[in-house]
Amino acid sequence: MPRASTTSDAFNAVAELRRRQILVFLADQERPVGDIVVHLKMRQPSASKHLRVLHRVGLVRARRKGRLVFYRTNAAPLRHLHEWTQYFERFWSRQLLRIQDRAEAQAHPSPKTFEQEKP
Amino acid sequence: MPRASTTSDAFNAVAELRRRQILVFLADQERPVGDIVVHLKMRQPSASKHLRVLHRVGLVRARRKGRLVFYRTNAAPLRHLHEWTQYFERFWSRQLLRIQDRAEAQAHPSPKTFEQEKP
DNA sequence: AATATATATTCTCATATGGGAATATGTCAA
DNA sequence: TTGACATATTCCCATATGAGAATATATATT
Repeated sequence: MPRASTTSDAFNAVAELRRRQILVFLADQERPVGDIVVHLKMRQPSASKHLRVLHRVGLVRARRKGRLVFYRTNAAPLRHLHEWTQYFERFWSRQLLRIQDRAEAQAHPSPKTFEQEKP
Repeated sequence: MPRASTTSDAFNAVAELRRRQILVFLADQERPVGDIVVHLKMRQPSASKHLRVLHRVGLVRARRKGRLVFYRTNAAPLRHLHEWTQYFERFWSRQLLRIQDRAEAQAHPSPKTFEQEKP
């Protein structure tokens, strides 16, 4: 079995750097494909293909206006991704604490845990 | 050019459902490969392969204890993913607000704008 | 209609899977 | 050493890219 399709879900769609860049670029306001091509320096067919993938997963909306097709990011599907990673937050927080503690301990080989000024 | 390697970064590694399940399973405590195989009902070689991918990206740590190899999740790399999606939070929040507003408006039709019921 | 501009699609190709089966490697126990 | 158990690796294969080039489609303008 090959890898899951990029259009199977947001996780797969977002695995590609180019698509992540596009989503950021289209987050604030809708833009025609040409703007993406110029701003992200990619070939036009490449942009269209990535947009199609994003569109299939519902990560972008399209609106035709004359010759131009304006795309805009639809962040909703990213919520699942955010919530999934959110679950692990406490773990990396713990790790940060451990690192902090170690730094503290090294800074002041504390007897009781006296606070000392930060450099 | 083919798709980026699954070991190129956390985004790609996490695109696979199986690997996400493994990360969740190994989040709280380290477990030997056998446990993963039983709990997630996957073949042993498959588990080992996924673990290798996760290991290369730094999403899991391994510790050999006799015949067993205990793996545990290292959430740190997921932080980037979390922060990236975090950026879009305000957008889906807005959308939620819009949806809320619409529900509100429908619940108590505003005096100013004459809402008409939907068929 | 003819032309120009903006996008989308198609084709080819090198590459990376992920699963299944078989096999190799590592380690403990007798 | 031999045998058993736990993991890792290798081979084979069907499938899905993503980039580049060429081409098709859509729409506005003249």
